Amino acid sequence: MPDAGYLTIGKVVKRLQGQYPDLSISKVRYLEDEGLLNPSRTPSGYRLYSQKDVHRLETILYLQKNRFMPLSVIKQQLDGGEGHVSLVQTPCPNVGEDDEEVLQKFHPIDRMPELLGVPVSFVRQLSEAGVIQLRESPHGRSLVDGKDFQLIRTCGELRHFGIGPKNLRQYVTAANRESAMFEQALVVFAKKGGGVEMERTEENRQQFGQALSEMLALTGQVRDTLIRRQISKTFSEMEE
DNA sequence: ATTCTCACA
DNA sequence: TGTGAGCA
Repeated sequence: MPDAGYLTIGKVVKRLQGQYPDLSISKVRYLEDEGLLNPSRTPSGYRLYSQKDVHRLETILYLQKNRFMPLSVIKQQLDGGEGHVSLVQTPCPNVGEDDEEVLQKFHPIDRMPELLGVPVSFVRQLSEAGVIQLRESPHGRSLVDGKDFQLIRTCGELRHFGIGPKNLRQYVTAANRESAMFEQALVVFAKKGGGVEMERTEENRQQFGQALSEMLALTGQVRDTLIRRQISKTFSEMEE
């Protein structure tokens, strides 16, 4: 019997067959032959998969299924940047079609695996990182806001690239700083448009929304450019 | 009961 | 990739 934290190949397959129905034991072994996986072994030769191994396998399956990546490419990406497999520019396939019903309600955290395809522990970590806020039910159960579903799914995608809740924390603090900046900018914007007093008309509201959208797009471009510049610099340094 | 390797389609 | 034989 394997030690705590390690799973045999059968357990691993059963655990992941929820998300990847066509996963088989032979396929997992095949992936190992191709050099994408290297679990430890018991003295008798049985494969033992650590949490890391399982997560790596999840990433491979995700890349293959949702991203249609050939195994050869996945291998290169995974080996190249131990941890961050970024530099993939395909946008997320929108797996998120929640109806109003789901969106307006709060849902028990235990149902996140079936609802969003992410582990409960992951949702808790997002909460600890400040990305989302959990609510307590009268019975002491943790509830998740339906409005956060899309955000959680997005964070779940990021997880496959080695970007987890810890890394996301910086986006929370960044969002706080930036929202303060935008609010200030909107005040200035309001004074320029409608005199000292700002009326809360519907028209005003739309202008605010539009101004905010523009600011988000523009600052986003700045951010994109700066990041790409830094990355290309890093890469050119590597080739020397 | 399960997994292992290896040969093979 | 997947299957089946024969083992441990």
